[in-house]
Amino acid sequence: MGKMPNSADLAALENAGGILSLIATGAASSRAELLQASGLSRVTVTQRLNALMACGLVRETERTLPSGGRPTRMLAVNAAAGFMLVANIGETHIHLAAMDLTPAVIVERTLPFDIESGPEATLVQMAEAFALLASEAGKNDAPLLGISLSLPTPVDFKRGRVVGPSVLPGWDEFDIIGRLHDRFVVPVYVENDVNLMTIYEYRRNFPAADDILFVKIGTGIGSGMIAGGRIFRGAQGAAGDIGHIQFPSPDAPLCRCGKFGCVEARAAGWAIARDLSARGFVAETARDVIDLVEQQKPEAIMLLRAAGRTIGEAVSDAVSILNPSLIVVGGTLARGGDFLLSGIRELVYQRCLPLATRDLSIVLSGSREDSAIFGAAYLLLDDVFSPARIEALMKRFLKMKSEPRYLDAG
Amino acid sequence: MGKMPNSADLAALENAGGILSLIATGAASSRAELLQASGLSRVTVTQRLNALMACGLVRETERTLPSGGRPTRMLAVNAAAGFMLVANIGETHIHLAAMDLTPAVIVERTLPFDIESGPEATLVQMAEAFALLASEAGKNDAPLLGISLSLPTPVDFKRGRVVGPSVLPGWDEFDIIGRLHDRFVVPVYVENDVNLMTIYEYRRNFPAADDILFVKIGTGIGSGMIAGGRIFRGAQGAAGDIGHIQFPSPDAPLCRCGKFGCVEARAAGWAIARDLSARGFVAETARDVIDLVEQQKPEAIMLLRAAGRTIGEAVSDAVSILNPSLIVVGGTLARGGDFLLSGIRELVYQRCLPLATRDLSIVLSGSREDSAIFGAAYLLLDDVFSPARIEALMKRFLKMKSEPRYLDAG
DNA sequence: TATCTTATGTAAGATTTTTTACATAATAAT
DNA sequence: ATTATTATGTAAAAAATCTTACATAAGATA
Repeated sequence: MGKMPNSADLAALENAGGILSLIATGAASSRAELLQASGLSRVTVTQRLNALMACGLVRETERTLPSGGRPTRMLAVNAAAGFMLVANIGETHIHLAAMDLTPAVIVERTLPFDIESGPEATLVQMAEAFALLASEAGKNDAPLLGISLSLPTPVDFKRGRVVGPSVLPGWDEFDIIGRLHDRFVVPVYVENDVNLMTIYEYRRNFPAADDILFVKIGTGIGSGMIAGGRIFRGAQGAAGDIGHIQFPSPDAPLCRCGKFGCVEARAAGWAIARDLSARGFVAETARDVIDLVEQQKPEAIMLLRAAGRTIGEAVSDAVSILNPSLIVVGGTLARGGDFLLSGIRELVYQRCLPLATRDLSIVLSGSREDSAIFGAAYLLLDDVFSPARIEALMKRFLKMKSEPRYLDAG
Repeated sequence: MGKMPNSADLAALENAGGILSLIATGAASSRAELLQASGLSRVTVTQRLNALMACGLVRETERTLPSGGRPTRMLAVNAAAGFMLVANIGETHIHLAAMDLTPAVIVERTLPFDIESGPEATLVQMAEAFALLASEAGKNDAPLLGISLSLPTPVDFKRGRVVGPSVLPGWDEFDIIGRLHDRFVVPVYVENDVNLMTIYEYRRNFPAADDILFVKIGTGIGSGMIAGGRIFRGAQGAAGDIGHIQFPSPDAPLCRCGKFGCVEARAAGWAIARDLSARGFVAETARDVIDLVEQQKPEAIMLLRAAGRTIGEAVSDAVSILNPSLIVVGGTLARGGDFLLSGIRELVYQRCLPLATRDLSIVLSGSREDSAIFGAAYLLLDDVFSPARIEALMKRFLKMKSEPRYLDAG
């Protein structure tokens, strides 16, 4: 009676199939690190690793670490073991890509997008493009692991649906996952673009920062949050909506949302373009604004600096509420560099308590590429490589080894 | 080669010692629910449960659930199996209590507190009081499981220290845990009072709401957040600081923090008391304000309503950023009921996007008691009952059974 | 080259957990 | 009382994982 269960030092949740997750996230890249991070015994890790290497998902790098004795052999996900289809639906274009497991782009394509065309037609068009990309990327028998989409609207991630009215008329509550799953029999994920850009910054650029606020300043303004290493979505997936924080004032401009005085109506790309137009410039989009800034037009620079301060007001509210350790500023207007950043810094350091700002960095996003598609890839990989799914995936890979036929459900 | 590991449907993280956690949190209260929630086999659950019942931590309730067949016997934590020492350090008093595992108060005591007396003297005084409470609560051999403190300042929970200057001079970076651990050889936890009140609301009143914003409106203003079922602390434990969100205006009042126009300086208890004093009333604290409101003084009611709208501005920012599903308003001024709440509701529903408000409830906290000490108890129990600690705890209980001597380290 | 050091693999037995199969318990309905 | 139904316990074998112990690998250093 009363035999006590032996609860090994379970390092969080990565016990069963988490080996692959650990490697994929970079949390562990050698056998020793895997032992430490997983809490499993060397025998078990070896066995799992053998299975993962046998099915081609993991490989040993050429790289080794000197250690005073036999050098440590480094491990990595075999980028060529499979591929993913991802797409970022923007307001004028759809950027589609097939990506390997790095994740890195294998082939890509951009389609023009008419925002009025609705989900039915758009998804049919995308499926065609995806099929072409897949036949290209799947040439050497690499299987398709899943599809991941980025949308410029609030998304209820769990259900994979656009929620609420948005810039995409007709998409509200449309069953995107179902439609794509009919064509490609793989997992399908749908997420908001800002959240995906946030995930990208965390995973690729700042993996050590566990509390990140990412602010996207482009045609619109939005933000995403990494809290304790996980994306923060809120109850409806609407968290991070700093663009519609309002500052009342006598001259409060009308916002796209129908209210007056929103940050977006004062400082987003479309608002600055509006103000530049009123001053006789030709500007419609965030890109037009940045072009004028890069041409050193004083009015454009002035308006961008003012926008920085306005955004700084909203960001300082977010800092007071969220207490992040890092703020990353991205989006088209971020190309304005310090013209934009100085105002944000000024307001945050002025308004927030010293405790919240003393270890806070505010930096520009380094990437100019379409980071949302990378975020979409990370999101997909995180789930496909999760302990709950890994077994099914490995079985599929082993079957492929024995019967090397590429099967397209399309 | 290539034997596949069997990764049982691991339902989150509750695999090893989590049985007790599941019962304690109310996530499972019968054997069948334990099976489902833990993902373990019936044999294993039975075995664990036997061990937990053998050492007295869990008991079968008299209550049963009719089921068409043999009724389900309900399980519960044995409230009398141990006790905790908790305290809420306020600005004028310290409320100490010994609590059972319900958690419910066994004995309590209130000490006057001079905010200037510093941590050394205060902790000595508290330790004395704790020792008395412990001798009372430990009479029938119940062991002391831990100590948990609530402080009215930002706390770095991981290190258990007050961070940054605050209303408690001299406490910054003081080693509270070390000092108490010297006297009582048990785990010691320290957390901010608002976070603990938030935990209380979640655990006791709204266990089904996974994204809660709790707003405390008393002498000061602060907030706490439950996100996905976990308390949200931010990088330094300073998250939820809505009291110092600033709204500039020509007449912006000076705040305790040294800045102008903070929400707190406009709408906290001390600010309303200031305004009432200027109108000839005698008021210093939040309680004085509420007394005047309950006496139906029009000026007090007017100022409280105005405060509601001001707080509503900050809360609407928080709603845009956090997207909670529930807002609970507590603190002394919450006794003002709809006088306070209507302004908050007005601003939130006016300013936030429909998506964020369509499923949002804004309610008053029901409890008048000192909810921070209950939150402190829940916080302690969560950790002491966690898989990582359960084994040690059970061993201790079994040893007590064989050698029933109450050992006080004091 | 010999030795030291750390990395890594593997066999064998112990422990934990699951699965399977069967038995018993307690209530409602007949 | 009998039967149906759901709850619960237990034994035995299978599977997974851990511990222990030993062996081998590969570079650094003397």
